[in-house]
Amino acid sequence: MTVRGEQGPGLRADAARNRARVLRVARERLAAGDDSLQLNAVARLAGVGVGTVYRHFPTPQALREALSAEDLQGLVDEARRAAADEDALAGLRGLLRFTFEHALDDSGFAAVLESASDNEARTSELKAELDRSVTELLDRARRAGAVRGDVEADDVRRLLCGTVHAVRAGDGGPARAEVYLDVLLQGLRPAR
Amino acid sequence: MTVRGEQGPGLRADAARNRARVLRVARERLAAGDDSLQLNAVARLAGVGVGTVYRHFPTPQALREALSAEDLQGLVDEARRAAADEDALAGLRGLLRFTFEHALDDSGFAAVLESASDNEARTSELKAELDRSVTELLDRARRAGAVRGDVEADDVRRLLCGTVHAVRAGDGGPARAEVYLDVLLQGLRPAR
Amino acid sequence: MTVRGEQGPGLRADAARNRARVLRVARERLAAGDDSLQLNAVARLAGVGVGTVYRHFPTPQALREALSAEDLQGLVDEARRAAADEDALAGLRGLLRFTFEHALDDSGFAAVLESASDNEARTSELKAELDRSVTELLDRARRAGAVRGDVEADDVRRLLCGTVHAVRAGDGGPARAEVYLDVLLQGLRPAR
Amino acid sequence: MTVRGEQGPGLRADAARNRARVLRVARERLAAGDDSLQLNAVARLAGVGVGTVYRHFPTPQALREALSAEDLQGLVDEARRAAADEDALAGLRGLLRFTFEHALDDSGFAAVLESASDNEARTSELKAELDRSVTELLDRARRAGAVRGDVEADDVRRLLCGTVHAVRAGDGGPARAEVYLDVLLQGLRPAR
DNA sequence: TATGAATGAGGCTTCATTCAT
DNA sequence: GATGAATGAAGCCTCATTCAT
Repeated sequence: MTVRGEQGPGLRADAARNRARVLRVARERLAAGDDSLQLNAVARLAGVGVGTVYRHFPTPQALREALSAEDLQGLVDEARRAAADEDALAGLRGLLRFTFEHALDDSGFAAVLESASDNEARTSELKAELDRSVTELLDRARRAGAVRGDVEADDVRRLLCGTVHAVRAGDGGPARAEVYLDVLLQGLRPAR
Repeated sequence: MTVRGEQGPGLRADAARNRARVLRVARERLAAGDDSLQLNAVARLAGVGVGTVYRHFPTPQALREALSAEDLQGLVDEARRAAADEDALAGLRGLLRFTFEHALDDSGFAAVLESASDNEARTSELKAELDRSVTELLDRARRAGAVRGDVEADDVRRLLCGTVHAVRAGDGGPARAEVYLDVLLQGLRPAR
Repeated sequence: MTVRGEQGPGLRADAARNRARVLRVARERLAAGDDSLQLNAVARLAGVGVGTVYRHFPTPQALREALSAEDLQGLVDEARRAAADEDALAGLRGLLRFTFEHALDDSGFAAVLESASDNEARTSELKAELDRSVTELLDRARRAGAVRGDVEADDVRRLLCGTVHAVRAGDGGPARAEVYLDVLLQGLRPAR
Repeated sequence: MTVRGEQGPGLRADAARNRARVLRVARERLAAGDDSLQLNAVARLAGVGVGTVYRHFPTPQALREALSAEDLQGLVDEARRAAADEDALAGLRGLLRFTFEHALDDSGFAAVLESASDNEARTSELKAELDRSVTELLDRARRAGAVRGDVEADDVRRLLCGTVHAVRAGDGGPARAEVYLDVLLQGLRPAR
């Protein structure tokens, strides 16, 4: 007997429950600032056996990516909405702000977003999907003279993560976030 | 018998030699892409005992900072020269490019540069010294309307490291470095 | 619905098929040099659930013995034929060669053959049956002065397995097999 | 400060003591019938840290071989004495008996003796040395017509270990040892 | 000061076995 | 009967740090 969830293909009910528990605990660990995602620790906190975690996620990275796949899906949806905006520049800026805030909030998400090499095919698919929407926005904004000609969707993804990195490096929490994001947005405009 | 080096107080000749060896090996490790700086490994490669490394550098972080203190000193010198430039904007840009290239080349250097909390007092002093020169350049460039009003020297330091981070995230080596740096420089101009 | 096989009592058709699959895969594993017979691995390769393997064979040893029971049955048949040989010495030698070659080929078989403690009653029965034929051959050959007086059937079984062991210890495959077997056969003759 | 023992090159006094402790415990384990030589267990029993055991013996096999190197040395000495015997056949038989008893007593020793691939160079050297003495005895005995022409020193080594194996397979302890050894000795005589 | 052997906590991973479905 | 997800004990090994020499 199987259930169909958004997590993926058919899983036995108990397996799905365990998988969800593990994901939840992993998210908590990251939120608590522990980036190591030690599978043993996650298993203990999730109240499942180590083997169970290993079955679902052979490596911390796999777990990280599963987590991000969830976030990435939300981002892809948002990107589609943004791409439908009549005002391409407004759409782009809104999307960047949305992404920025998420990445600032969740360092694991940022890590996956900026990485050039994914372990899970699903991650790459989602990023490609995301990049398609961003490319469309960029092209339209570019035609309107609002964005420089030499940056592509993946550049924007990386520059945004770099900006998140810059905010994090500061000790005062996200106090400078607004300014740094604005520096990026200005930087994306055509050179004068 | 003691020698006087720029590293600090008088050291016995053999101690100074050991210290230098350790620093050299550590630099090689980092250049080789091994960021872990395991003190045991460094000791072995340097041909000294572990204890000796621990005496000089109680933690990997201390070693990292000692390394960066050397680089930082060079950067401080460059910053002083830049601050003497009549054209503040040109001086600033030159300095940023210089820093950018170093940080891109040496991830340990970038890490120290962006960190908000130093372990060694010397590091903090050097950063303060650096920031003074940058502040001066920023102020002059700002008066000329060439730089936005809401960024300070440490913002610039962090944004630069964020940009380095963005370049690193790409797989194609530093291919996009020029573009990303230009995005930052444009972003630092006053908002339109 | 049940079938009657030589394996034992009536089994449902699907159960019998699964049992046979498991045995076949186990044989392949051993032939491939993997002596561990991990029941999980066997189950996967056989395309059945772990539980199924466990139902049929509670331990790897049980599986091993089931495998050997099949071989042992063939050996018992051969021994009966040999015991019918008019020339007892010729019969004995032929049987030893036959056994030697099988054991050399299949280390699991050798292990069961030499063991003094069987887990399955069936194994002990077959060995006793085998030893009866060998004892008969030995006695007849002994009367003809062709075999030393102080070795019994189980000694011969063990010495043969020891010889197999000696061949295996060499790195050059079974190159020395003939010589080693001949050393054993000579050694079984009466002392001069 | 170092000491010179037969174990090898200079070792610090404490290191030598630990090494000896580990070897002693390992020997006890093997004598107790535990062939696994788990390094963690050995460390615990020896009252030293795991790391210490790993430093001296990176693998169970290395430990096994170190143990056997000691025994092997004794065997090499005995072989030299035997090779000096005027009666080559008597010397050979005495040496085989000596070896047989040791190997029967210590399964680790037998395992190293029969193996065709050593991990430690020292082991191979000792075996080569041993084989030289045996070869000499064999050649002399052969010239006197007392040994078959087609067996070399390493064949004898392996056949002897095979015989040990045969004795071990029996449940009644070494009751049949004498007979089995005699079968081997008879088997080594020229074929009639 | 320098050495490097020793330490052992800490993390990782497998796999034999059980049991809910 | 069959399935295979779950379990977690048990083994493995590394490496940061200490301290006797």
